Amino acid sequence: METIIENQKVHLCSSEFVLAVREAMNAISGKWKLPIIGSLCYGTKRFKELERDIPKITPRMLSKELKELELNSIVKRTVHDTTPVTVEYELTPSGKKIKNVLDAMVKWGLEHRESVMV
Amino acid sequence: METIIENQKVHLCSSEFVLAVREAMNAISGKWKLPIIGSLCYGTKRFKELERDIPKITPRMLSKELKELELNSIVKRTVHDTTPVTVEYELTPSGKKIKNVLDAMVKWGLEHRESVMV
DNA sequence: TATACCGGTATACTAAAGTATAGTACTTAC
DNA sequence: GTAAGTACTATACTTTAGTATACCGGTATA
Repeated sequence: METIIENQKVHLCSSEFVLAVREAMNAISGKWKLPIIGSLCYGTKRFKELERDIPKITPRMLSKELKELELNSIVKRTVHDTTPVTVEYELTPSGKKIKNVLDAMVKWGLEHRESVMV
Repeated sequence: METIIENQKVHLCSSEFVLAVREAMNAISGKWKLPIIGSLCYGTKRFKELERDIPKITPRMLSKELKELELNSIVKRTVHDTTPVTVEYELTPSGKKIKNVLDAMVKWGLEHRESVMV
């Protein structure tokens, strides 16, 4: 993505491009989103299940992060009208596809660590 | 990556896996690393060139982020013994490969935005 | 001589992210 | 009736990220 303006190389990081990357960044940024997504990768989970799954997370952070993920359409929250109510969290289709991004990150991360070791 | 322990599905997000993702996250986290990497994608740049390239960045942040990127082996800093000294920054091979990760993020980001629009 | 460029650093601040600890309103099991 | 589980929220705090502004020693140009 580059062009020549008055003999100068200028790369037009189109805002589309940057916004898309930022979107992906937002989806997984912070200390807890990755563990949450990881935990939901293998099926729906309830609040307490997630809390138990993810060491050291506080209910405050779990609640906050789940809300953000829901707002971002990464996670779907379903309230079941049982007594007592049960609440289930699961990845949306879009949330599941983020695994491709994580795979790319793992691949790079491993290669990078190897290249640094040498 | 999962296994069965006493009838319970447990996903062993191996620390290798998590560390690799974190490594990639670190490389591009924060407000300025992405613009810096983007600017260096098309060749070596000097400090002031980067400063001009990246709107609103302060020299303090540029200096700090470049140091982090260098420590992380994403960016290589070369001091040329000229008068006055010139300092050049460029992506390492590993730094260049991070484009694959960004591509995956762009792809997901665009798909995600589309799926949310609908 | 003064003005500006180069590659930064110093100091002081604000804002955002995360933690610690406690508590709420409800339900079920003993 | 009391203890424990569910799905959270409230308050107050610390830590980290980022900003604003000024400055440094050196060099080059007018």
